[in-house]
Amino acid sequence: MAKKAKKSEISLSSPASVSAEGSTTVSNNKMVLRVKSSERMKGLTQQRRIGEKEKRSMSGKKAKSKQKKMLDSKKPKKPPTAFFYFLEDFRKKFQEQNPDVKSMRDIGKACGEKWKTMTYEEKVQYYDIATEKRAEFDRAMTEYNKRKESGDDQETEEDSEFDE
DNA sequence: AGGATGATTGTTGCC
DNA sequence: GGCAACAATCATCCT
Repeated sequence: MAKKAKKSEISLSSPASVSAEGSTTVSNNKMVLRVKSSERMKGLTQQRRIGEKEKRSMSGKKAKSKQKKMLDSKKPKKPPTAFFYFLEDFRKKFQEQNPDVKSMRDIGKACGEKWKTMTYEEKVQYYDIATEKRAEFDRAMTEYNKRKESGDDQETEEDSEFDE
């Protein structure tokens, strides 16, 4: 059934192009990875702007405890950014080299610092993942959106607590 | 004991 | 154009 074979324009500049040895070409290339959003953005809106008053505290704390138990929910959450993927990798390495280090706060700082030092070529790899992930997220959102409109199943189950 | 927070950057949608 | 808020993670802090 008419699968949307549309690949969108996710084709972000390939690392090969960037490589170009260029030392200064980096600025020229800049980040050409721009995922073109479509109508799906509308759906995203509802997810966003939950408690503007509470700021992220509300979503942050709530999500923390809840998501901790239930990773999988019905609603697609924001996909991690390239930095987060880098963090994932960096964290393992960092803990290996610095077993004494504690929470992510310290790692995040180190990570951010290093991230800035990374070149586009290095970052592009993670960007690629993030971009692809976004595409998947995009698809998930569409499906979720569709189901919602179609099924109208809104079970108002904000939290289905599965007994563990 | 358990909830909450803190820190990192990126992405994204609205005004 | 810019901002506000959220994305994961985990040790630590506060109640």
